[in-house]
Amino acid sequence: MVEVNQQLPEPVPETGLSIAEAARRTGVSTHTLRYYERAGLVVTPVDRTHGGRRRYREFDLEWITICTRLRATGMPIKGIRRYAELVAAGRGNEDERLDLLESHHDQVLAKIAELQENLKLIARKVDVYRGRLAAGDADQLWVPNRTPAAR
Amino acid sequence: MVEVNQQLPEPVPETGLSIAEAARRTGVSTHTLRYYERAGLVVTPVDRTHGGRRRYREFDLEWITICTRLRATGMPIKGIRRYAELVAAGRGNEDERLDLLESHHDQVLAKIAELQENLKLIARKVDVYRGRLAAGDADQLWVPNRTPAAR
DNA sequence: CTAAGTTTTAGAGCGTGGTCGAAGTCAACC
DNA sequence: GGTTGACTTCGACCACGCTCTAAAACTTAG
Repeated sequence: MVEVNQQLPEPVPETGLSIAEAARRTGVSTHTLRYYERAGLVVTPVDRTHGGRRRYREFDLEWITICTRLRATGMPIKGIRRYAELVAAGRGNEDERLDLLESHHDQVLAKIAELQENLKLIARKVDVYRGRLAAGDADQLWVPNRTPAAR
Repeated sequence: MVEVNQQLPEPVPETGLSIAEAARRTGVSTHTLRYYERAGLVVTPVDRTHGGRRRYREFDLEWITICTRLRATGMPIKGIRRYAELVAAGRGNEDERLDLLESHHDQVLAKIAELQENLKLIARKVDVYRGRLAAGDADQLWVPNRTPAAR
């Protein structure tokens, strides 16, 4: 469960943003921002000040946001790196990019379906407990003889 | 993504099942079955042969299945252990069990909602790629000037 | 100019959830 | 009784995705 930054975007100044500010806006820690860079998730190297400090542009924030959405839907770091590499490679691999995104999309749909399926059993058990507790019948729930529905 | 064992249940013989057979039926490796036991996920110790080997009953398989459903929906090992402890403690904590299950249930619903939300951006990008590829327009997708929608 | 606060790097460390290996025991069949 | 093969325990190991540390360099306010 992730804090999704849902406000109107504050404009990014010409000079770019410090890593701390970029972290605040994207909801990712500074540590993680640097880690993502090291891990090859970033398409274009982030600009630096003459002193070597990162300056994040609108552009970079948007890409990081894409990364966080892919992460939040369970794409592994490797998959995102692959996507970043394709984008970095430039024109000519758009079909591969589509494949990658489409297949991830389908996997997420499948994952959601699986969650919903498994949730059914849990919901059933919640109902059982709720029903019996309401009926003051709760001690029926733990039956030494192992009636499974109640466990 | 998990193989959900969706067949009619083969009956468990009086003598119980070997760990290998229990693994096959629950879709969990023997290593993991032992690990779950060590980790305190099992309410009642699994029966043993006189030689010390585990014999799994219907009962045990059902509990393991509950564990796998909880795992598949993202409940951490600690949470499942807590639930197992409550069940093992017997009568009198049914309200706590309900709390635990209910709160997990709600978390899963929230997780699904989050997945669906984040999936939207991915679906949009898939559509963009698909549209442009169909239009033979794909080289518009990587624009050096950084039009974000296309990346 | 100085002091305080940020950011830099490389690398180590951590939490989670298994997964595996070694050495020994048990069961089954010939 | 001997040989396979499955099973036992226990601790080590692994992949993943961060997360943190240390020491040095940069930036800014006063």
